[in-house]
Amino acid sequence: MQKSDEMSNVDETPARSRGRPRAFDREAALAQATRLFWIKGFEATSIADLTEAMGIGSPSLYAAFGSKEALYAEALRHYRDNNEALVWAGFFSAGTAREAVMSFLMDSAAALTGCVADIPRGCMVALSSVGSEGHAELGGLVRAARAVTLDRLKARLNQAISAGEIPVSTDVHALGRFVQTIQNGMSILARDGATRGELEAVAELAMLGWDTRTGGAERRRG
Amino acid sequence: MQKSDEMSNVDETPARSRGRPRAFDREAALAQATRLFWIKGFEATSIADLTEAMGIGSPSLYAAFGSKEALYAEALRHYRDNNEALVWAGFFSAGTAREAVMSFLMDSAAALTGCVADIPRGCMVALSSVGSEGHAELGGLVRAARAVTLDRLKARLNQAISAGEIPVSTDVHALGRFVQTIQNGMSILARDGATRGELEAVAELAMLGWDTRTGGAERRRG
DNA sequence: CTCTTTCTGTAGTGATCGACACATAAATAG
DNA sequence: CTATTTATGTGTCGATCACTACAGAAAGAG
Repeated sequence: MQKSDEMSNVDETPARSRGRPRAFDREAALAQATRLFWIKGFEATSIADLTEAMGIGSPSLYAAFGSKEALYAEALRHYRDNNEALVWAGFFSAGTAREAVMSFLMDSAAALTGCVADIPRGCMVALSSVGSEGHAELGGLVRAARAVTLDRLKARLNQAISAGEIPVSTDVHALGRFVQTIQNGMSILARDGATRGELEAVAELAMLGWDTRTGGAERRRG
Repeated sequence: MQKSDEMSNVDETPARSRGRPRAFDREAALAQATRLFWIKGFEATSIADLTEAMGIGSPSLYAAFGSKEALYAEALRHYRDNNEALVWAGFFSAGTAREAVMSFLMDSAAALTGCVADIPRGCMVALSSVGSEGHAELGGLVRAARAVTLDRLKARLNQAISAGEIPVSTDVHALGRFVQTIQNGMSILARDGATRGELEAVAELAMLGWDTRTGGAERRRG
């Protein structure tokens, strides 16, 4: 059964196509494109900007990526694959929801200010204004990417409720929105030049009321 | 001395120019341009979009505003003049810094979701990505506009320290950055469709730790 | 070798970009 | 009235936009 298939090569590495081989590293070029979209945004980045940064001609770009929109979609994927861990690794390895959220915000403070790698300031997804109008498909992609953050935060908080770490009366959705708001706001401050220390101080302030916030709503009024 | 000046008319209302009068309301046209820049951003808004929304021809636009960049600068001013009060009125009339910040965040939750007037979602200044590259002058304008928020927050907090409302050990800069982060983050959530209620819940959560945060830094470590 | 396939560089597609020339229209100044 | 001044509408400028036709180059298949 594993022998009868003779066209084989269903590997993700296409073994080598047939004609003239590509003269550039597709992933490296995609990395440059991602960096450019990250810094300038979709609308403000032209094909000429991209081909120059990627070191290829426009026909090669279109042959390899299809269109500007498709390239942006791939850049989003590349961004996630290469930068997600900077912000989520500590979150997923933390023992408590409190430590997870603290890690998430502190690591965001470091990553968004370009302190852990040679990357632009701010989050490419948070600062993307593609969803404005005209590019509905990309707008949906970016909005979906932003929604993932809330989903993960809420999932971790629900897990903490099941584990008895925080009371069942905790408003998981509101608390998730709160943390999401903090991180999104950090991106704008980072783009404006806020330092890692300033954002870490914001993260600490956000965590200061943690026990108050996870203590339920009965003390909010009065 | 007040009679010798015979060319007079130094009033800000130019009494009426001389040639053919303008056929459109400059402020109304500016309001439409502001709305368009607000929704789509600077780069994604074309002169054709603007002339259509403003109901004028491009020569009239250039005669009245000079250039696309100058129009955007005027749109920023129009935005501030017409929308600042929605978010800052309660802040400046509040008796305590706590109430001021609470009003600021709650009013932001309402304004940023378009609940107090027929206005686009999110803050035009916070969501503007003009400062990215290529338009240095406008980038400086937008960044300066964003800095005003922090200045006002810090001024009010310092005032609260002088009044004895909050302890002198309060880290005014960090607390100001924190509130600024919350409001900036709210704009992104609002643009993604978050409701007024969700943002108000975020504002309440942000205020919950107020007394902890204004209690000084001596309990942060340990 | 030749044939086919795929990529690369040159050059250029129509469309749209921001901005403006020009003639005309509508007002005031004299 | 004429002269001057300013705004408007038509039409269009060169530049740039995203995108591609085309021919040559570089690989495998036969």
